Parts: sequence; structure tokens; C-alpha cells
Amino acid sequence: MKPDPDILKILKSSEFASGLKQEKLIDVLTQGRHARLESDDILFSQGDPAVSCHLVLKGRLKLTKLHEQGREAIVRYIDPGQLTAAIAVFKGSEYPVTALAVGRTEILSWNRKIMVHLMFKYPELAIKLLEVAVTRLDEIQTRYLELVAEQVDQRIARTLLRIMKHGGIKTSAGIEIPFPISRQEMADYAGTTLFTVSRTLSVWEKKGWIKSGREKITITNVHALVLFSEIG
Amino acid sequence: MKPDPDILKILKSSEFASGLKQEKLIDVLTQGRHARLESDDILFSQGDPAVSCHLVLKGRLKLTKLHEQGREAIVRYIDPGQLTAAIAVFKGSEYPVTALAVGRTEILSWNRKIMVHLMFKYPELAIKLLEVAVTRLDEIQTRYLELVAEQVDQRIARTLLRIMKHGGIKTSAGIEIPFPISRQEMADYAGTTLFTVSRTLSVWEKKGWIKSGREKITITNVHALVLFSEIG
DNA sequence: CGCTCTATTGATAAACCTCAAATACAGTGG
DNA sequence: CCACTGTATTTGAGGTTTATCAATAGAGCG
Repeated sequence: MKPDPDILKILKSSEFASGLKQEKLIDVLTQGRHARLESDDILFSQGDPAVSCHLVLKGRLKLTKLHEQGREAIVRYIDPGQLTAAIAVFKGSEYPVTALAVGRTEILSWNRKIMVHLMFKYPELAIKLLEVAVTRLDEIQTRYLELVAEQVDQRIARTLLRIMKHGGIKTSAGIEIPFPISRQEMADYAGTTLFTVSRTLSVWEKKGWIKSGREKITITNVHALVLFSEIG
Repeated sequence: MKPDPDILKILKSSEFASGLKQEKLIDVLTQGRHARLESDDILFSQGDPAVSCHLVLKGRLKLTKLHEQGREAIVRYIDPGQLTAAIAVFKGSEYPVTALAVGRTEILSWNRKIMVHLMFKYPELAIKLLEVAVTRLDEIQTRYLELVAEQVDQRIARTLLRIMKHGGIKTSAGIEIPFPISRQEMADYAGTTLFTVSRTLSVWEKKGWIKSGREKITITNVHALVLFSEIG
């Protein structure tokens, strides 16, 4: 079976397998399983037995975690070249989050058995994976601290900037979020309510920092927003 | 150099090296560096270059993360047999947290070079380390969600139960926390203020769920507390 | 016994959530 | 092209939770 050169290219520059030699990359690639997801497809659900790791090739995954009493938190987005569900490397676990496709999304997946096999074959892969896990750990710890220490509007600013980094595109008007994002989603990401998000965005719009519409946001003054996210 | 049999035993049952064969364990042990810390000694500080991983042999480490605007969060405690600072396996990073000894504490440390060498030599070590990182990730994600979704008193209940699990000891009166823990520390762990913790504990004391004194807590009704932590 | 550090408690205020109602927007089918 | 329908969003009022501040009490230590 010939490896798809496009996929190989993404794999090569991914956080998971960058640095590996060509032949190893091809081996890793051919042992994975390629899949396409439609928008809002659920790749896996919180509580399912964790069987596979997934690398995003195109599109985006949204990881959410649900609390018994109804509230939902967005854990993070997984962009092209990023890996998720490293937990699948260990048996007996369940996915702690739900993964949902944001727009049409392509992924490459490896099940546990293959993953463990690959890691014993190429220890550098295990180290890469470890690096991914540690990075994720650092990020969520930072967000945890922000949640404890900062006020809502500051957190909303950080949220908006994070979403921006996860795929904002430059336009003449500023930096635009290219996928639909509701106030509710922003609230789930920032740990607040859609009302508070709405109010806060209104204020920023009056200040000229952003332009927003229905499920659409353009940041017109990144600098001001960054400053605010850091100083409050 | 002969390995200390006591340390070998702890290493053998640790989350980091359990499952390894004796000779490998000895190899891992002898490449580590043993150190003793006095109470409140700082092992490493947030922002320091991350050079070593540490396994706690005796005692306990408290990991805290500091926010610019003064507030501090307790990220977790590291108990005997547990490992911390996996980040040290990668170059160019800094410790994202501060580690402080709670009581006299003994540790076994490996620097980055040795760690990477060991992981290439024994890939199962890399997988173990990955498992540790993933477990930590899951824990902090859960706490993140709790912080978003639950009220203070519920979080304080969870905090107390977590501290209990990290080394509570059974006495005739109930389960006692054997190391001094202030209201401020509980607040830093639960993401609130010492005043709110004090008030909440007072209420529980009146209900007969706990007995508390200066930097000392005994849980007399675990069941009630567990129930409350889950239902609110 | 006095000093210092921790804890308690009360009063007050700020931040933020909840709920309700009105409004804007996008897509659909006539 | 336009009315219609279902969401998404905005905005206001009011209430709750929890932080903040201040003052007091208690515990341990030399």
C-alpha cells in the first residue's frame, strides 16, 4: 500500500511524529487508519472505552467534558498536526472527554495495540507522545490557575485569543474566526455563562476591539485584547 | 555501588517503575540521585529551568502555581511512590509549578540526560511516564470542571477528601490528616478564600462531620462528606 | 505572660448568575 | 422577494454567592 503523500507531509510536521526518519514515518502512517468526519460528528464520547489515539489531519476537534449537573466545559481544540486521546495507550481506561468535529475533519487513528507496538519499535515516539501529554498538562494547569485567579472578562479575553490562535485568519478588517462559534461555546470555554460573554463582547465592540455577529467574531484590536487579558 | 534495599522496594512499587525486572530496577535506581529535604524546603521553583524528574520516597511534596496577581493554587500533592516534573525530559522548558516539601521528605532524582537514556534503554519506562502524565492530565481536567460547575462548599468537601486520600490515617475519632494544614492551604487547593473555608468547616463541625483545630482536621463522618461532595 | 500566627465571625460589597422578555439574524419555502 | 420560523443574541432587573475587610478570639511558644 502506497502512503498518501499529503498525509505523510502532515504527519511529518505533526507534534506526534516530527523528527522521525522517512521510512519510520511511512511505517507509522501505514499502520494508522484514515477517516473522514462530517461537521458535528462525534469521534468519541466521554465514558467510552478508550481504544484509539487520533491525529487531526484537516479540520478541528473540540474536546468537551460534561459535569453531572449539566454544565459543560470546553477542554481544548485539537488542530491539524495535533494528537489527542493518548490515554488510549493504556488499557482499561475510558475517554475522559468527548471529541466532536468542528467542520469537515480528517483524522488518522491508531488503536492501542498498534500504538504500544510502535512505541516499543520507536522509543522516540513514546517520548514525543509524552511531550504532548506534558504540554497539555501545562496548558490545563495554566487555565486552572486563570479560572481561580482572574475575573470573567479577563478570562473571556484569553478565551478569544486562544480561539484566535487555533485558526484565526487575517482579513482586511482584522483577525477572523473562520468557524462558527456561539456565545454559549465561548462561555463553556471561559467557564461562564452566555449572558456574561454577550455583555462583555458588547462592551468590547463599543470600544472597537472586536466586531461580532451571529456565531462570528473578528478581532480588530488584538493588541488591546492581549493587554487586557494580561493585566485585566 | 550497592542499591539501598528500602529504596529499591519503594521504586519497585512506584507508579514510575513498577513492573520492571529486578536488574532494570537496580540500573534505574543507581542512576538516580538520592536527596533528603527538610520540611518546607523548596525542591524547585516555578520558572526554574527544568532539569530533573523526582520520585518521592518518603514524605510528601506540595505543588503550587502562582498567579501574577498574587493568588496561589495548589496543583496537587505528590505522595511516596509518585513521580513529578516529567517535563524535565524535554529541553528548554521551565518548571510550571513550585515543589515544596511537606514534612521531612526523601526523593530520588534523575536529570534529563539520564532520563532520556533510560527511556531509550527501557521503552516501558517511557510508557510508564506517559501513563503518569496522562493520569495527572485527567485529574486536573476533572478539577477544572469541578471549579467551573460546583459551588465552593462542594469543592471544599472534595478538597478535604482528596487531602484525606493523600495520607489520612485512621484513629479512634475518625480519619485524621497527619500533617499540618491551614485554612489558607485548603483555600488554595479548593480555589477559594480562607474565610469561606473557615465558615464551611464551622458548619460541618456543628453537623458533626468533622473535628478541627489549628492546622488540624479529623473527619468523623466520611460518608456524609462524600455524599455532599457528589450531590452538593 | 506576652507575642505571633491562625482561625472565627460579622458586616458589606462586588461579581456574576438566573430568569424573562425583546430583538436580530439566517435559512426556507411559498 | 418576502414572510415565517427557529435560533442566537442582547439587555434589564433582581438575587445569590462569595470575596473583602475589620475586628476579635484562640493556640502555641519562648
